[in-house]
Amino acid sequence: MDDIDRAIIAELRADSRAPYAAIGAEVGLSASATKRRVDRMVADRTIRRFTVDVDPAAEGAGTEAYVELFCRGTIAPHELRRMLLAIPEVVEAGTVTGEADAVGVLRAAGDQELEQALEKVRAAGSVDHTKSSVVLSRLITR
Amino acid sequence: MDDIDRAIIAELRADSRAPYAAIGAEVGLSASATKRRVDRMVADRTIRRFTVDVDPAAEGAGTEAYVELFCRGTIAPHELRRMLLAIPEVVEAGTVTGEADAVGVLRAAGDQELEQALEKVRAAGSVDHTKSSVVLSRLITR
DNA sequence: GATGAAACCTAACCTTT
DNA sequence: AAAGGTTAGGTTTCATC
Repeated sequence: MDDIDRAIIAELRADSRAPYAAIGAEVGLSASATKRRVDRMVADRTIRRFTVDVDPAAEGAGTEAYVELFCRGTIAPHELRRMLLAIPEVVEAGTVTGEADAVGVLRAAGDQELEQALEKVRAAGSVDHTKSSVVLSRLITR
Repeated sequence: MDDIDRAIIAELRADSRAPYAAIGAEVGLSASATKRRVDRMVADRTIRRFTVDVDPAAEGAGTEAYVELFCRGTIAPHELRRMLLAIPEVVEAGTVTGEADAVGVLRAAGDQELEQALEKVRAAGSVDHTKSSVVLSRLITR
């Protein structure tokens, strides 16, 4: 992973369908040399996948919340993972330091749908209580 | 935005470089009909961009934290935005309901770099104090 | 949904360090 | 060897019908 790799990733992040020749021109390589580096990074799993950034509002996920989870007793991370995976509105989650046991990001169509998703989280065994921060206005998305 | 659009988006999310013919085969459309729909969604800004999902650890952003921001007095959202935008480690942020004024997601190479980024957040005028939850293990990424 | 020209991808081969 | 350049042929895109 050198500076050229990083430059290629920056280009791909902005437009992952740009021709290799165009990316190569930006980073100072030929099209095939660029492709070879991209192929290597895909094989490496440095690049996990080629994807799209979709407007959340356009597909019914306009309401978002950061949720702290407090569990009863001790819970195995993989248990927690299994349980959160069953709730599609949970788009991100991790165990954390601090008071809470875990933090999750929930996305739903609206307030009601978000509330229902939160109920599903709380209904799950071993979750004692939650503390939510509903996003009012998005300031940064990078 | 109908079910076919949603199906196309699901395909693009998994592999945004798949040929239109392949996506069309999955959703029951010809290559050109598929392309027309994708072009419309790009024009719509339903699809914001074609991008890549990169392993954070591979490019020096392996340490992550959810940070609650508590401000002094009242602060205009756009002020907060301007200030957080200046800190590249802040990858996400929004004003929220609840005790905190805002929540942000920070990503840095390691603990030290995260701490430095946090200091930058706290040093910014009008930020009274912060409350961080450092991610120990990532459970879900969707 | 189909067609054809232009652009692009891809893999093999060659050159350089 | 390892990394980049070049070329040729097959595939994909894209505008038009």
